[in-house]
Amino acid sequence: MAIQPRTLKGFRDTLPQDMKPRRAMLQTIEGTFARHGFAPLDTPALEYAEILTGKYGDEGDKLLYRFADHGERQVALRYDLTVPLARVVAQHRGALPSPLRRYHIASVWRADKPQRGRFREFMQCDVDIVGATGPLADAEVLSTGLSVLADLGVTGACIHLNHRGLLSALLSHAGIAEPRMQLHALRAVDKWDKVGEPGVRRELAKIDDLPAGAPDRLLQALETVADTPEATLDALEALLGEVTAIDRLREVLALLAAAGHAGGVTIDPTIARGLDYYTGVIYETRLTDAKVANMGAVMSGGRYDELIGMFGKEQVPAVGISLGLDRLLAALRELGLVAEASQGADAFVTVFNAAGRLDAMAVAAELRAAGVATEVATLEGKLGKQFKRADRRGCKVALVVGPDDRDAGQVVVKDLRRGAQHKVARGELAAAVSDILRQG
RNA sequence: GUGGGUGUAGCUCAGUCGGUAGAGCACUGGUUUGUGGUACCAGAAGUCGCGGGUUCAAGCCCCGUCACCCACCCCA
Repeated sequence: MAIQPRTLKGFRDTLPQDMKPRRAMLQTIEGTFARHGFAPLDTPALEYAEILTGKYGDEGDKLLYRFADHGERQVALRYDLTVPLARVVAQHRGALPSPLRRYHIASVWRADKPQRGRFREFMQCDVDIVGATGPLADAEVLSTGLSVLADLGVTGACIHLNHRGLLSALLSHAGIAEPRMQLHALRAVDKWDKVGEPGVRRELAKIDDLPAGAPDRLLQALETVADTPEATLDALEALLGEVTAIDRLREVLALLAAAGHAGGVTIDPTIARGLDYYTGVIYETRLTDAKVANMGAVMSGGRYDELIGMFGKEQVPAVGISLGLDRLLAALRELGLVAEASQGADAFVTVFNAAGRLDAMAVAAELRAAGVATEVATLEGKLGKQFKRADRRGCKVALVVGPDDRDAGQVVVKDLRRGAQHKVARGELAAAVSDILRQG
């Protein structure tokens, strides 16, 4: 009985042709993180379930992959990289610098129902600053995120910036005080970008016992959007009075502008964020192209000053941002912005006949020593077949060492893209091949 | 968890009024054996997701089921 080859729902194989652009993205991201002064950290995929539960809210808890291991321990796959970081900080406080700037690039798992741009296993790229409460840390993290997008060549992206304190002020302004009502109201508000003002109004109408006039006051405030982020904040302040959250947002905007990131950020009071642990600034990044605008956020995060304290006696402030690599890649692919990379080697060494195997291996070794990505024909047979194979997989140069060539101490170097070929002495082989490759 | 859509060759899909299977790409071989891309010829490849029902006859109609996709919810 044959075993049917298949993958779990929401889990995917990444084939070589897809790995190349993915690796390139990862390399860029890691470089940008390092350039912004973040150091790498890694943690286990599996945690004690109690570490993770209760940190993300009810919705999050439902999406945790959890099970009992062989020793009957309750364990869970990490749901994000933030809670594991909080655990690490609480556990290794003495061994870590403060403030801690770490980046973490790793897979996370969520038992979500898969859909477009949503997977059960996906890679997150996080930077966080632990141990600093001020606006500089917020701005550093956001600045790094914006730099990453720029370095990846993502143009149509916008960070929607908000603050939990601003949301609270909005809710009290609207007269919504009871926690359950606040939760529902926030949930309604969060849908703004999808259903618009009428939709949010409809959602608000569903909440029991909402004070009369609350929806109007809330919606009026939410529509306070001016031409510039700064003007939006001014308008909100005029409506709500003095709110420390507004001052904080103003500072962050100024700091980002000083870093050259003035564009790319907007104030959006409808950003709510479902994750429970956020306490200060919060943000989501959306792609502006309509084709992928509904794919959801590609880079989000915020300040979480009370999460680490849940693991110990010490309250440690932190702020971070998380880029969803797989979703971003999927979106860029849909927009046709991912180059279909040729896969594999640049040079292909043919094997003339059984006696020529030794020559092929020797030639390949020379090229590899010179840094040329080289493949030896592992399926022998007619030369024509081998050339065809070399061409199919996008090799740029083919090498032939026939009996005559060997006697003459030469190698045939063929430029597959132009069709030209010539014989070179063995000693000049690497130079000749590099020459062709350099012609692009 | 709720709603919608789709399941036919490795991939993308066509398949009319029900009459038991097709294309393109990919793959293999060939067009006289030291040369690929283009062209031409040939070949291999399908329990039509699975189970049941209606019918002389089902890829097509009906019921069930599973899987995948999309949307809601939530999120990266």
